[in-house]
Amino acid sequence: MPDDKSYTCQVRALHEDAVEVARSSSLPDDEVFELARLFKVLGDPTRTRILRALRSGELCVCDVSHVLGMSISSVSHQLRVLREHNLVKARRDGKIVFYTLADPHVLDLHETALEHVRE
Amino acid sequence: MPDDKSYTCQVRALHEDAVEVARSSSLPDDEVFELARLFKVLGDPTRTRILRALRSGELCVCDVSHVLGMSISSVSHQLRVLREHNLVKARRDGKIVFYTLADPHVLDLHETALEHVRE
DNA sequence: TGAACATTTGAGCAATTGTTCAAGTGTTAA
DNA sequence: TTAACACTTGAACAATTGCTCAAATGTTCA
Repeated sequence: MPDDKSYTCQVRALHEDAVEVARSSSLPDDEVFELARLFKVLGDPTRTRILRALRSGELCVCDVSHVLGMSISSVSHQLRVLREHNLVKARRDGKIVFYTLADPHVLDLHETALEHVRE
Repeated sequence: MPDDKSYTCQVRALHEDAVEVARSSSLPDDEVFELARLFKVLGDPTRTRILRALRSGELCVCDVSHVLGMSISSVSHQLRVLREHNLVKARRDGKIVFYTLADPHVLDLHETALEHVRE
């Protein structure tokens, strides 16, 4: 971020008190990143559909693949992303790996977001 | 999606009834996309910080730039994304453009997500 | 053991993203 | 009209993403 005229406006801050209020009420950096990180994981249609599918109970990878109509491989890749962000849990039973929602509470975000999306 | 062995598991569906339940309770495609689209917009730290900053009231682009410590240009680019997704509104007053939250209700998503992030 | 099968993984690729830089708008006031 | 300034925009770029394909794991059972 260059420190010249192109970077900021000429005044120190156009509305200094508003800036100060905004700055002082801002979230800590790590919380901002965690927040954005969570939303980013939720922000993909395939992962959204996987989470919706798991709402009704545990499914194996093959099941999820059938529900979504997508390849096993891509489903497995996305399940990994969801697992790494602690949104789903895996449990192996023989050859089969079952996935469940790690915390169904996360779907509250879907409900709230759906209200917004539906106007 | 190739229709051979590599694509699906051998059985028609590993757990047919579970698959059927999941499939029948799934969201319409357009809602899935809208949902993911909203989360995607929320899923960037810069945009998260902009929305947080606007919580305390309207700010001009220069103000936001000061609060975030980022260039006017990148802030303007991100404000455009937020505007295009109806998360913020712009109002011009002379040379200055003021931004506000289009619907503060969206920040409910931040609250719920923060609860999850904070364990 | 070895074959079968559910799943994972890694490389490769096109598409998308967020930033910077430079040039362009739109508005005010001299 | 012109200069100054707040902001927007477009091109360029590296970085990230989500998919496919092929190969590798891990598990069961003959």
